[in-house]
This record gives sequence, C-alpha cells and structure tokens, in this order.
Amino acid sequence: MAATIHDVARKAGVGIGTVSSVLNNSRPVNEKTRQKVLTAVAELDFVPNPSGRRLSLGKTHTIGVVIPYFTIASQIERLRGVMSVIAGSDYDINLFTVETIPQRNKILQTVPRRGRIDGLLIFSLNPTEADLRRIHRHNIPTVLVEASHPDLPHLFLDDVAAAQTAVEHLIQLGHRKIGYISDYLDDPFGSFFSRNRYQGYCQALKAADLPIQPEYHRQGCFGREDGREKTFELLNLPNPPTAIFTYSDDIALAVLEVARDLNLNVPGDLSVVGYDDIELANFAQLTTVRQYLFESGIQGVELLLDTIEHPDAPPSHHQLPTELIVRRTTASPSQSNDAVSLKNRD
Amino acid sequence: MAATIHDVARKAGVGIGTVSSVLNNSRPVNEKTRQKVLTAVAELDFVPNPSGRRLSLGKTHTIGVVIPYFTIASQIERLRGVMSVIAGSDYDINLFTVETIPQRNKILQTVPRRGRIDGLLIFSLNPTEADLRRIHRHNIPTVLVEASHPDLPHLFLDDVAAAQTAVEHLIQLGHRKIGYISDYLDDPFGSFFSRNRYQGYCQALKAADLPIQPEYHRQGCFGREDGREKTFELLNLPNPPTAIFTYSDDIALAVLEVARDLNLNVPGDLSVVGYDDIELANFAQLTTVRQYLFESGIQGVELLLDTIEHPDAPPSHHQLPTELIVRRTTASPSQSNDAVSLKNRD
DNA sequence: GCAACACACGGAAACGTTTCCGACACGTAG
DNA sequence: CTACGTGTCGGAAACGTTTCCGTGTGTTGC
Repeated sequence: MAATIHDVARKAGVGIGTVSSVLNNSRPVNEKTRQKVLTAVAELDFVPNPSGRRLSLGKTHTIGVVIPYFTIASQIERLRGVMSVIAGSDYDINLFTVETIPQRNKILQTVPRRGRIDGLLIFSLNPTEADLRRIHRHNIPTVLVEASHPDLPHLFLDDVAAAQTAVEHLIQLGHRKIGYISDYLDDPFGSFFSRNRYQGYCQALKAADLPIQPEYHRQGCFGREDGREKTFELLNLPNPPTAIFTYSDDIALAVLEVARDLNLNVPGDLSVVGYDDIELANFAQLTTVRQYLFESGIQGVELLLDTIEHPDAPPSHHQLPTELIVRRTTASPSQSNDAVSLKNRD
Repeated sequence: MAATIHDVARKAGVGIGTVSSVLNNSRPVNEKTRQKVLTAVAELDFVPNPSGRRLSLGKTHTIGVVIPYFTIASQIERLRGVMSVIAGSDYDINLFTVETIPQRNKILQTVPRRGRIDGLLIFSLNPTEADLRRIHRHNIPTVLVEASHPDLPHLFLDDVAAAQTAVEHLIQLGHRKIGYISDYLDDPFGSFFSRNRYQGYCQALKAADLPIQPEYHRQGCFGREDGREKTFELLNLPNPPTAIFTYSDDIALAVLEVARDLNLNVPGDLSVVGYDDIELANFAQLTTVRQYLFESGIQGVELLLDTIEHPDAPPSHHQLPTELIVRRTTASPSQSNDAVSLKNRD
C-alpha cells in the first residue's frame, strides 16, 4: 500500500542505501542525486515506516508515562509540562494511567522492556524491589517524579516539611483541633506522600505540644466523593475540628463543598488547607501548599532525556520546592461553640 | 541484551516457529513441547520485541489520540473515558496535544500514517480537506469526537440547539441583555463548536425578538486569563449585560471569579451559564449545558476499534446528548439599575 | 505390508529500515 | 603507465518477529 524505500530507490534510479543517506544525512551524497531522491520522495509521499526504523535502530523513540490518580488535577498539570517538552523533540508519548492495583502491577511488569519504550517516566508511584530489579535487568532509563528511590533518578518533594508548615500556619492562627484527611497511609500504589504529609502533620502538632488525636485523622480518601464522606465524619464528631488539612486540593474542594452544604462559614467556622495549588485553588481562594506542577513535568522529562543519553551517569536526585500560599480559607477559629457555629450563617 | 525468540528456541531445543506458535496459540503444539517452551520463556524472561512484531504483522497496536485545548477540563474527562476502555484492550495510546497552529498542522500531517498507528482519534478538531485526503490516502481509520465530517465516523453534539436552550433559559428568567463569550468563530484549529454555539445564541435572541448586539459578543477567548479580560470588557460597557453565556465551564468559572472580584452578586446582579458540566461546575453551583464527557471518550474509542475491525463499513455518525443543568448562577435580573447593583452586596 | 492421512514441527522468507563493506570512476602524483 | 586517494554509490546483512511450505513420524484402514 504505502511506498517503501525500495519504491523510492527504483523511482529515483538509485540504491536504497543512497535514499537512506539522503533522508538521514548519514553520508555525503552528490547534489544531483540528492535532488532525484528528494523529488521521488515527494512524488510518492514517502515516509519511513517507524516499525522498520525501530527494528533496525533498536530504538523506539517513545517514552512511557505512567500516571496514577489521573482524576486529580495536579497530575494533568504535570503531564502538560511533559507534553510541552515532548512537542519540541522527536519522541512520542505512550500514556499509561493506573486506576487499580492489578493494573499498576501489570503496567510495571510489562511496560519497562527494551523494544517497547526508550525510557519511562513514573509519577507518584514508588516501585517495589521486584519492579526495580526488572527495570534494571531490562536496563530501561527510568525517572520518578513525586516519588523516590536511591537507585533511580527522581524529583521529590519535602512533603514532611511542607505539611508541617501548613499545619503550623493553622496552629499559629489559634487552631487546636485540626483534622487531616489523607489517602491510605499504606498506599496501595506504593506512594509515600500521604504518609509523609501525615508525618509533617504530627510533627507540627507535637512541636506545639498538641495531642495527636486519632479520630481527627481520616485515611483512605481517594476521590471527591470519599472526600465529602470523610469531611462529614470529621464534622459530626462530638468535638469536631475547627480546621481541616487535606492531602490534595481536589479533596480540599470537597471539604469546601460540604461546608457550604452545612451552611458552615469558611473560614469563620472552619479553616481549610489543601495541597498542590491547582488552578482552581485560586478560584476557590483556597489556602494551600503550592508545588510547581507544570515545572515538575518539564524537569521530569528533561531528566529522563538526559538519562537516556547518558545511561551510566549516577542517578541524580532533585528536590522540588514548595510554598505555603495563604488565601481566604484560613483564619482564627471563632469563639462561639460548635453548636452555634453551625447556625450562624444565613 | 534481551532474549530473542531464537534464544528461547535454542534453550528449549525447538524451532522458532514452534515458540511463536506457543506464544500466539497460532497452531496446535504438543503439550510436552509447549511446556518446554514455556519454561524456557520463563527462565529467560522473554517478551516478544514489539518492533519485530509490528514489522512482521503490519500492525502497531497503537492508537493515536489528538487533543487540542488540553488545559480544558472537559478534554481530560474525555481522555479518561478513552483510557478506561484501552486498559482492557491490548492497544497502546500515543498522545498528541496541540497548542499551536503549526503544531496542529504538523501532527495532522505526520501522525496519520500506516506503520505509525492503527487508528486515530481526534477531539474537537475539524480536519481540512487536505488532511482528509491524507487520511484516506494512507487509509487510516479515523474517528472524530465533538467534530464532524461526512466522510469520517464521528460523534457530534447539537451545539446549536444546546446553546439555544441555554440562552432561552436566560430569556425566560427575564434577561434581555445577554452577553456571549466565545472562542474565535473562525477557530484557527478548525473547530466549529464555538461558531455553532454562537448560532444557537443568535437563534434564541431572534426567536424572542431581541436584538443581536455585536458588543455583547466577545470572541477569541482561549484560557482562563482571556476569560477574565473579556468579562471585564462586557461588564464595563456603558450598558452591560445582566447575563453571560460562555462556550465552556472553564471560562464561566473565570466570569465568576471576576464577578466576585467586582463584588457583583451572582446570580442577583449577574447570571452565568457555562457549557460542559465539568466536575467543578457542581462545586461552583454553575448552571451549565451538560455533555457526557467521560461517556463520549468511551464511545469514541469503541467506534474507532469498530472502524479498525471493519474498515469498509460506511462511516457512522452518532449524536451525543446534551442537557441544561440549572444550578445557582442563574436567576431573574434584579430590578435595580446597574450602578446600584455594583454596590448592593456585602 | 502399504497407501493415505493426521499430527507435529523446523526453518526460510518476508516485513522495511539502517549500516557498512566493497566497488567503481576519476584525478593526481610519481 | 602505475599506484593511490577521493568522492560516490549499490546492495547484502542484520534487526526480531510471524507465516507458511515442506518434511518426518506415527497411525489407520484395507
């Protein structure tokens, strides 16, 4: 159907090697011959078949990107960063989203293989030791973003410190009853950020001599709906928290939704702090921990492209900055007791 | 480095054809031989090289997805629908995001080629006639979503009717001065939805004997920031509209942002209607036109997979439903004049 | 005991590239 | 006239699969 390099060679009256040379500038070709080849290429609308190319070169010119939590806005923002770099390169992107544990395992088992991709970018997922052995055995350049492993190049956040800063902000405002909504601490996908942020939360409380009350910590919150549920649980406690810190902006927005449904005044009755600083955090005027998401996508691919070019360089680890952005969902807790505060709006 | 089918054959003491047969179940193999092959495969951790496979089969098992407006939440939602189907198939996804016109052209020129992908899914982009010729010449199964062309299978919306319904809702509430913020009507990417929605807007006005005032129509609005700007322009008119309809929820959220910044009461001073019903529309209590985004992604790939299997079936065209979701950003215009309404909140 | 047949399997050919060895033509120096 | 370099190019080999033709072995029926 489609023209092959042999068709071009025949039409131009040259050998296939010459056609290849012209197309790849891989060796000098007489100007006249070059023109003959180029017109033949144009007439046949010839484009080299990538499968043949890949087989011959042993390179796929494709990068795999593995993304869990694809519902979450922060991941999209990272992906956008990745795409912005890829657009200017000659690499293709293979997208793998992971929604379930079996899927996670299947992807990590089948994707990192020579001949499938040239490099792998993994977001927010810590590979197991078995995964790692496979990655090394197949010798696939791999970069982690928002995750870490000593043997792999990665970009990581200081989640502990960032969470601690966020909770300290609440404590400084006068909050003593602070809830935290997290993902499962033993994240089934093998992410640690939720656990780290929990640790930062605990450290802040400890440093202020506040007790760590287990009922103020809700874990296992995945989507928006879970977020609403956990918020209800927290606010229905006999002695509910006056502030809630969440492990993502998406969840924080769910908290705000519930607060509105309950006619709770934010920040008067309830302060809320998120994490990520997605675009909508600004819309909702959410106080949150900013991480530079788009930028992290860019740095992630660039690190990967580097690793592909220099596979033997020692794995480099870069810390991504974070910053507490104070907007309008945090304030000092009102003096009124909780029963009243449930009614004092509208 | 990695094991090939020859290594497996040698180790198992069989021929390569037998190994291939075992792996693909392509012909009966004696049980004993089969076991020998399988253990050799396991010991060598052999996985067939996709490039070799593709070259031999003439299939890539890859689907290209072309997505413009990747910032917009609705596109992500569609992509999620696509991924949910792909996860259960043995296809890979090649992602192409388009941000600029040259990029759009480059992608549409280089992506639809045999040997690169088996099928192409295009979101919200109308191919030019030249694009179409190329697609047909290379004989690449292609499906459009939120776009249309008689020669290609596609999923389309009745944007005209949906927009008309939205504007009629505003008229019924008593609005007479209704603004519309759209993308460029001559969309540089070749999308028609913006133009169609404008037409629906005009039809609704006409049907109610309302004048179509050019200054109420702002076009060329791409991102959130543009949205804010266009909103300012509309609200700063000597005789500003009392309601604003936008071509996407993302822009509608920008309108809400501006309204809040100006201390305008929504919906008291200003009604707002969006389009898409992204997840955050519910959070913002935005009245909007719902399209079933996730579902449209699912249907899009399924149609494509169908087309790949039956390339000679006539292109089928499916209409996607829409629905007006009335929430809390629309109400009857207040009686007070505009100067007052700018102050009557808080 | 032999023809016919089923079953099982080996390996050459083909897919479309790139690479690289070798060859040819021409000019130049000795 | 010869030897050698230079510029140019052709096409076999290799990349790792799948397919399919052909062959060998054992079984069945007469």
